[in-house]
Amino acid sequence: MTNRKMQIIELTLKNIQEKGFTSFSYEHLAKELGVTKASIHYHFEKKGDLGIAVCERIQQGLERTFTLMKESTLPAEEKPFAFIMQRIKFLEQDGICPISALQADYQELPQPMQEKLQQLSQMEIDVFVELLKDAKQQGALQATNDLEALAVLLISSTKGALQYKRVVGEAFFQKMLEQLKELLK
Amino acid sequence: MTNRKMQIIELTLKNIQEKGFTSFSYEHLAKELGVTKASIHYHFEKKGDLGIAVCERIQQGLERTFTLMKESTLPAEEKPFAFIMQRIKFLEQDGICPISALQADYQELPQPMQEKLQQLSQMEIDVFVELLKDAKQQGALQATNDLEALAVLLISSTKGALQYKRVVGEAFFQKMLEQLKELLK
DNA sequence: ATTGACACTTACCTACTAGTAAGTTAGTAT
DNA sequence: ATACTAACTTACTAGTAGGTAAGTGTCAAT
Repeated sequence: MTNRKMQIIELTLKNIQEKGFTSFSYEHLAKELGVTKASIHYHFEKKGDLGIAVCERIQQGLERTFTLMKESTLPAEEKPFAFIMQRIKFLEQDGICPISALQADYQELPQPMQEKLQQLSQMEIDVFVELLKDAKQQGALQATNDLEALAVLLISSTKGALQYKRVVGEAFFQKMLEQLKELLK
Repeated sequence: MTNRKMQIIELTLKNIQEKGFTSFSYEHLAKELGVTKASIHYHFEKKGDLGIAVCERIQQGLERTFTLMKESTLPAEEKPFAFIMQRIKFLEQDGICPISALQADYQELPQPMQEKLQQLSQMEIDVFVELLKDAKQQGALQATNDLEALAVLLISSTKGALQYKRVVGEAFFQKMLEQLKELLK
């Protein structure tokens, strides 16, 4: 079964959202899967290898959601927020964005993971810029707007709000979203 | 020396910004201070006790900066952003906000720390609301604005941007700030 | 001079971490 | 039947984690 490899990646993704990269262990994963630690080392020799695989998994998710939005029949102006809502659907209950979780652990990551995470973070920005471009062409945004700056704000506030939400409750995230929409009108 | 106690708290605060709560160790702190692990356990028996002390230290910092802003001669409309800039001054190079760092580790924290962090997070919101109230009274903001929602957006975007900044570079944070100011005009 | 508190150190324990080496089992190809 | 491979397990290592018990040195008050 190469399903096992996917299973490990999915479980790790879940664990990263809940605990972060440094705080989950091979032992933990192994117990949840009903196998031994060594079996996970067979599939991913080093923890960093597993980390890279998870980064690639996240990247695919970003790409898939991007394509979904591109092909969606929604008005282009709604797509950036639809993108956010779609991404949030895949988060664990009380999980934060896995990219944020990895960023928080950044200094502890093996170097190849740091580089991969840089790439991944930049890609997320690019995806938003692309969606905002469409919205602008549709005339939905003020022409004055620097799209990259807008993307950066959308991303920052979403990621920040997900972390507060976990601690102070669901309402925080909703408030942030409404305020953001209000300001963009 | 009760300086030692403060020294430990300050060093821990630095370590939390850089690595998070779960990823720093008593051994680490001890080496940096040139004492033994047991000496730190003498001042803070459990790691959770040290964590609580650091939360209180952060809380004091918030209060001091709040008072500083309240007493400042700046126009009230500039105070919320001045508050942010003042807080950022105290961050380590490539450190994230310690509150964000603790939020990222939330599920791994001992329960008393979770409660303290809830308090701390809420207090940060309240501080912003208070500063925004002044700005509004000065007529600086649109009267339509829900101040708590605005506070929530300011906080989210600042915290999120600090985490991206560490990975993709300083410019990210600046872009976010400019865009935020632009939208608030 | 003695007591007692403070701020430690030495020496230890248990639990857990990532990682490895060698052996096992089941299925496939020849 | 044999050989080979994939996917494991058992058993281990070395290092680190948080935490503790018992002892040491210094100083101030009595």
